[in-house]
Amino acid sequence: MEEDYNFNQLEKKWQQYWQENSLFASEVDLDKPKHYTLEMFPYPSGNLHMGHVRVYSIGDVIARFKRMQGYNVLHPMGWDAFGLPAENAAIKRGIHPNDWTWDNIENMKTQLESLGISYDWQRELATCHPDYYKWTQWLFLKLYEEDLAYRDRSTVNWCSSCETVLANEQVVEGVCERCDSEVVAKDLVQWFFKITEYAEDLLADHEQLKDWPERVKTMQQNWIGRSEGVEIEFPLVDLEEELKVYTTRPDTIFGATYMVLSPEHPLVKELIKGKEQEQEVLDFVAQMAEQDEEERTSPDSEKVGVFTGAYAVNPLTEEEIPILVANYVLMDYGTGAIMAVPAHDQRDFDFAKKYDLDIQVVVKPEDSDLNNDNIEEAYVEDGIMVNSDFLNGLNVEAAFDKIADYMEENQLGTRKVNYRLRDWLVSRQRYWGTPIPIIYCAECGIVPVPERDLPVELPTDVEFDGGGGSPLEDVKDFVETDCPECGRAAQRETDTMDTFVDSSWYFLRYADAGNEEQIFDSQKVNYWLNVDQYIGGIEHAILHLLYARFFMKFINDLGLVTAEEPFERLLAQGMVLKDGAKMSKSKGNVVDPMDIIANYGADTARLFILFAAPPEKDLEWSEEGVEGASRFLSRVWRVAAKYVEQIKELDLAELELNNLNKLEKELQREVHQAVKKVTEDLDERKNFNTAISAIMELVNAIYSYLDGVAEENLELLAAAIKTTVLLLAPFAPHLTEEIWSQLELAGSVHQQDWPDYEEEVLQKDEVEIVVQINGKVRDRVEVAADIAEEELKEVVKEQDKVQGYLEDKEVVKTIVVPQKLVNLVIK
RNA sequence: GCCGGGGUGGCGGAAUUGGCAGACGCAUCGGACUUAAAAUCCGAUGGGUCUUUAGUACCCGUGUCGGUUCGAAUCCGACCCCCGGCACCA
Repeated sequence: MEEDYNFNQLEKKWQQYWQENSLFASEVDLDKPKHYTLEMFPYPSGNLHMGHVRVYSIGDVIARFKRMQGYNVLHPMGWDAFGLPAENAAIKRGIHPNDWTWDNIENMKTQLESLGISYDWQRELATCHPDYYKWTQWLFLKLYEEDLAYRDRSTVNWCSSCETVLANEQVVEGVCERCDSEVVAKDLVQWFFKITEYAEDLLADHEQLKDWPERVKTMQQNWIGRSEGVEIEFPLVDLEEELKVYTTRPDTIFGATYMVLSPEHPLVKELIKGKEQEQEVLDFVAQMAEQDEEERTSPDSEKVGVFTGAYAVNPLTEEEIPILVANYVLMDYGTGAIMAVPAHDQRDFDFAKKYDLDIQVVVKPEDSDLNNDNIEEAYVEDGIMVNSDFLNGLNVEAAFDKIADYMEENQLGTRKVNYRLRDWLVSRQRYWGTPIPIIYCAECGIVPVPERDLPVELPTDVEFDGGGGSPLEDVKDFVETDCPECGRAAQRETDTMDTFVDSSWYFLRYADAGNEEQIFDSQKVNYWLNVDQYIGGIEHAILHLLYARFFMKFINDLGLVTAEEPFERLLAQGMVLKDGAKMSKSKGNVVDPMDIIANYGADTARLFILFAAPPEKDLEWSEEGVEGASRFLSRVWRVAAKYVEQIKELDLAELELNNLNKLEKELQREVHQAVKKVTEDLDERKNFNTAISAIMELVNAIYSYLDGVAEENLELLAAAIKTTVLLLAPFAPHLTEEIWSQLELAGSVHQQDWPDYEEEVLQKDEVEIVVQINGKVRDRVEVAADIAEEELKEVVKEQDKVQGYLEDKEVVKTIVVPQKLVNLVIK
């Protein structure tokens, strides 16, 4: 065995070996427990970055570990290959998006292979391939059949730079999440998926997701934004109509002193007709319409409004109250109108003060007096109902139930659950995406493309001039078609789908990637799904993960899969930072993974990135840390190299480890200790950093044993080295494979059984007991591990040091924690 | 404002059930090997005190203040700070 580990040559050798022997291919096997490990597939930008290295290293450790534990492991990889960068490359550099994408895939695949990740490449897929997007289109048709895909005119977010519509989720602080350009409002007809239909399930089923990070679930909960309230109808004074409002505080209705409509509310025009306020209100509405989206909806904007001249009747007090139009009420939440209770809502309070509207207190704190004259800000806490007729004396919660019941009985209103979540806008005016399989016929209207005609293929002969609108609009052969129903000339939809649609179901396709007859075979999918461990960036906490859950629920409703949730466990890994900031070209702090692999090898890169921080935390890149990881692997290599000749003579399967002396027993205990620790860290805690430190401790123990003995026990050493190699195999797959083969052990190290440990061996003969006096550590004693409690107390009290403390004192209490500690409480 | 996560040496981090705070790694320092250096191996390394003993000694120490407990990084209360999500959502 060479003295130095030649990673460049050996890593390539083993990568080739694994591939040639299809070591990581997977098939359905009902006799074995399955494990599906999945990392979020990458967008093929062309180059692997450190974030990729981190996520795929994590996944690979889990996949390799599970395989060694005897699971039938599915660990696939593919490409989230539709998207804007491909199109931008076409516009800028004249490369066709198709060529650009497939070149990038090829390049990135080579890079991924050089990391030594144990993928089953047979199942590779790319969302831009017709064999894949055929089924994305098929799902669109199913959604359409179930009325979950629909077309609607609406005010949408339009990115002026990307020249396409964005989903709400893709607008971050008023700018496009991709290109940071300003997002403007535009009125367009667009395709939507009715994700709101599943709002309740998406929220409720978080309950099932016990192994999801709390923060991800919270983000989704915030996003879905469920609230419980009552929809109440207020009769209008001048019109034979009711004004419907939504409130979460029906208990405060006796304090409702005015109403507010959103400027966009359809009733505004009717209400002001012929009134002296008409022109003033129209001017106000026009002014609001000109405001940009952010200013219009920001809580920081000043609340402004005008009186309409109209009145509504508070159905409980039967008083006439004024109706205003104001900017602080939004059309797209609830009913676009509110009952204002200034005494108990800060926004209403501010507005009422400004425009001198009535304030009526209806809830007062239990221990102080609050009334219309001394109120200085809205009182929103729980309290006692006052000035509220039959609600008086109740607390807020009881009042809510009583008034809600009363309203439902008297048909004044109904309980209603509202969500902040909007339907998912999926159409994009771009070329490089899945075409929406819809045809517009002058006679038949909207006609879905028949399933037999799928896929609707993207034409390749397209002009990319960077101008507005979809490039597909100019492709005659694509647009012009016949109506599938009446046969007359008709036009194809030229919008493509949001790429989040493509990635909402890919984890299902992996289970049966090559299927040409159907989207997948349900038996195969039901064997593999759900994904046992999903790993990816926290930036997908809302968008991708919510959409994928929505699709899973929909596909479950179609009866194609039994699981209701796609991802059993989720690991949201942190970012890779350099100098405290995310690596980016503009900051000039990018470390290229390929350089690290070239200089230190893939095993070192993987080990460092897993060791430097727990997976869910951000990780600071450190060249010294990489050196440390490399040093550790060399340390493992050296000790193996030194003893390989002697060890391989031994029959490693039949090691006899009897009559060990004290030092030997200590090393044996360390071996078992490491097995226990690494197993638990990988299985339950997913703490790779502490698992690696446990292996380091084992290696340190081997060195320190060798340093301390005159003559090594070769059998024990063989067992220790062999176990080290097995434990390290998921982290450093190449180096361990090479040592394994040098030891002339059969098969691949990655096909071995994961080592076991024995509790019996973990048990020390002698243990160190910490002696505390009044909770402070004062001494330590070595005693037999199985010492009786009474005897231990005696031994402790006999210690010289303890005696010193006991002088003139009385022991009032003695606490014994077996094998750990004795605490004497003295007075 | 609401919700969630977090705050531990010079640095990354560990402490899993309330029981030795600082595992492991980095950095630094010392020693061995070497003509020398690198590499490697061995060792030290939270802060402080010492006017008998430099230790097997003592004091302090996990954002701050208080509490519970024989014992608190860990539990409870109040507060400060950092990160993330949501936000005129009625």
